[in-house]
Amino acid sequence: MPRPRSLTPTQLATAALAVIDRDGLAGLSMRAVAKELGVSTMALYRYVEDREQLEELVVELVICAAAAEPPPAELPWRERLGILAVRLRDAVAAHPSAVPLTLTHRHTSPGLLRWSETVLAVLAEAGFEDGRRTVALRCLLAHVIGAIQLDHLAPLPGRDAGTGPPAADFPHLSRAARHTRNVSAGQEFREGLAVLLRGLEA
Amino acid sequence: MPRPRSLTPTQLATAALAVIDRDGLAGLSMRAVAKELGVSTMALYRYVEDREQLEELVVELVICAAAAEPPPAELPWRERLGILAVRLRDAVAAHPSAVPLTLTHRHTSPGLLRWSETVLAVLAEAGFEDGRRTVALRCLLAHVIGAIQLDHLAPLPGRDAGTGPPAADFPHLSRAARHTRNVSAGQEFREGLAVLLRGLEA
DNA sequence: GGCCGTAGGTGTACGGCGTACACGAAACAG
DNA sequence: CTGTTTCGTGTACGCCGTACACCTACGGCC
Repeated sequence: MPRPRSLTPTQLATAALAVIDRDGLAGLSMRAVAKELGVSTMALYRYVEDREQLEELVVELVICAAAAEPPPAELPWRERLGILAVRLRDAVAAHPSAVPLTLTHRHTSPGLLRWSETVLAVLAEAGFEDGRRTVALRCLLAHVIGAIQLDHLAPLPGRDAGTGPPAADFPHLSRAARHTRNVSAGQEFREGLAVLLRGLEA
Repeated sequence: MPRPRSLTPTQLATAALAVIDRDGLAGLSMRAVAKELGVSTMALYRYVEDREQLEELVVELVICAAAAEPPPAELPWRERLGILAVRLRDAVAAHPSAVPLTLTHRHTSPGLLRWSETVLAVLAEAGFEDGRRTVALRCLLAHVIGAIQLDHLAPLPGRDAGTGPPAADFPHLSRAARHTRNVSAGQEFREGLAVLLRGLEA
């Protein structure tokens, strides 16, 4: 076949991610990615159907870092699940501006399928039956996704200093905000994860 | 002051939500909302700074339904938290097409602040100390937000029939998908919630 | 009751977006 | 060397959000 392609899907994804990391999600456009790669805008359409598919490539690039391999088999299941959850969170959190994309296109990512499969395998090995296994996976995914949202689409009301809620109307909340300021997002994530994992034993 | 306004912010939000419910999120545009209200496009800018602020109005309209009032005080704290979580989930789930907006603008919603404050009050009454109270709120919020995502931005891989993952590569996952098909999203949410609430006791 | 100032509503216009389409150019098969 | 097929490009269209200048309807004051 004549005229071999000059780009790979991975290059597209990398370029798009670079644009996002540099200019924010709002800066992502077909034109911007094309410029980043030094090709014409329409060239991209030889590789992807539309912008949405480009976004999916980006998400896969972000997530596949988390699905690398199963965690050490000698650890107890709770620790293994913890490792998997933290890995996924860290992979996504490494590109904060891309978080909304990650959430929107999560379900098309083969990497996340592999991650889920690994989680289910650990649960199966730990003796969870069908039903509770599914619930457990859902809980873990929900926790990771939800926590990412809380951290990157807006802190717990008042995390980043100044502009908390009016303390008078929301006493508990501003108290919580004050406490939260002294703890890193990762630390809070792990604490929450511990709560969840404790709930899973039974 | 001359020339009283002919619209209220609530009318804007309602019109925008109507557009979203009818035409999907992609159908939301300043022009569409203006047409829905029978005014010119630019008239909207007398009420909101920009499109983003309009979206915030929509989100507040969706969420305020969940923050109506504290749950019955005579129930044990776990049930009260469960009620609050379910309420929030149901309010958001009532407008599936608006879910991405809800997630993006969640943090600007006074309604969600009130909801959080109520949760914290319940936790305080239940004897949770500062630190664990914050963690618990985070867990609940993360669970609700994450679950909404899982349900509305894409089912657990393979929820809606046909196009599950290739069964050969992901045996556990396709098994889970088969199981999930027989359970409603709301049911699964409540089961996951129970896991989480169990984890909170300690 | 009439005028005036002000704020509300409108119309036009611009730059940027995603992308359909038709074209020129490059590289392998013979 | 030539033909074929695909890749990459340029142009153009219809949307979008929204800046700006304009007209207009109304409440306050005389």
